[in-house]
Amino acid sequence: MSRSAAAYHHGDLRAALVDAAVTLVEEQSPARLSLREVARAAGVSHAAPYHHFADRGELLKAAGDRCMADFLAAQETAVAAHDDPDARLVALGEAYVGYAAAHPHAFALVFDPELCPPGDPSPERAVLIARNEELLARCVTDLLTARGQDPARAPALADALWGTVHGLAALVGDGHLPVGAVRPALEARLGL
Amino acid sequence: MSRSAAAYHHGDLRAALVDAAVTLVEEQSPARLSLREVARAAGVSHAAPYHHFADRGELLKAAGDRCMADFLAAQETAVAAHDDPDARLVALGEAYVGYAAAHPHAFALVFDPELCPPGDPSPERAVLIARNEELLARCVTDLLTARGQDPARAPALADALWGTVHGLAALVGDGHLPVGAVRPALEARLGL
DNA sequence: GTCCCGATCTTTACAGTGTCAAGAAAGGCA
DNA sequence: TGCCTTTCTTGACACTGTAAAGATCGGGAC
Repeated sequence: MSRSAAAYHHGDLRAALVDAAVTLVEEQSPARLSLREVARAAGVSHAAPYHHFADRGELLKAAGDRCMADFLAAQETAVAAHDDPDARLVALGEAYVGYAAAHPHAFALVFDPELCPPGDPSPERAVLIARNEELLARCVTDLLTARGQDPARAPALADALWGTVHGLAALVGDGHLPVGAVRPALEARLGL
Repeated sequence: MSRSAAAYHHGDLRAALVDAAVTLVEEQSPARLSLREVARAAGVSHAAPYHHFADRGELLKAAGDRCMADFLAAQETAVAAHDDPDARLVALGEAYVGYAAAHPHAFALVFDPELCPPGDPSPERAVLIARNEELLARCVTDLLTARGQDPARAPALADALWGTVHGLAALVGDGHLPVGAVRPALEARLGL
């Protein structure tokens, strides 16, 4: 093996399959996504994926990892663009909801409990989850200290904020709320 | 037809199929639920459901209607058990999250955007949705007037609260948050 | 009562899916 | 050159959703 363990006939089929899955998930619910369709999109036979993934679920997990990385990156860049603790938290929330609104199926894929059981996530996913939790915790703690409030409240407040933002994201992603309802709702809750 | 339009050979197969679907959804994700499995559970052939539902989706929709009715009933009885506006709102939130925690698959079924497109829900579903929105709006307005605040803020506040409660429900239902995190989060947000 | 009609259910069939086992092809190493 | 391992393809099986054709049964017409 010269460069990569997965660079033989096709080039890098594993990455190509994840690419195809992420692309297809852009227009289709993960539940409807078929392994054979992904294989067709990648230009290989319907059984080729089984040499890189144990089953359909493993392929979807890998696609979910990629989406989660994008999702986290969107939040991190949004937070990094501001200095004020209030503005950072709002930016985080808007990035969170913005991703769900722009990529509803990818958002659903990221949080699908059957693909990523919250008990034992894949190692790669666990790193992303930890980084996301740290990001939120840091923003909340910074806000509390900037306001001179007890930082011990941070965990409960972080859960509450996560709930609010996640709920708005899910409702907007599923079409139950229009995107325009997000900003007023966030402002009504964040006390700005 | 003597009594009901659907009381011929089997008794009332339509209702029996919905029953079976709701029962199966208690232990299985709606995505995994197969039409043939529901038919087997009801003791009929795999094609029998097609005389009562256009396709698998219509059966799941009917099951979702039933779950949504239960979900709404849980909220209504919780609210009716209290007089204080603050307590009523908290009770509503706890009933909302409680249903998701106790019946995560049914909760997912109720909010599945492919089964109930928020644009045009079924007539039966539309009634339930309207009742649920009215219930929340009434609770929020009552709270604002009891506190002497501007009732014009009600819509934005209702969306924000819906977001918080829905997000906590989704996170708990999917296992991303433990149930114990709900009460502190709700109290941290409702300002009690 | 008998006959027929229509609603209900079953049987059969087909395409599509996930998954596995066996065989072909192609790169790396002797 | 020739072999061996990895990669991919082909073929098969059980399962799914769905449609069409046939069987079965209740209720109204005579």
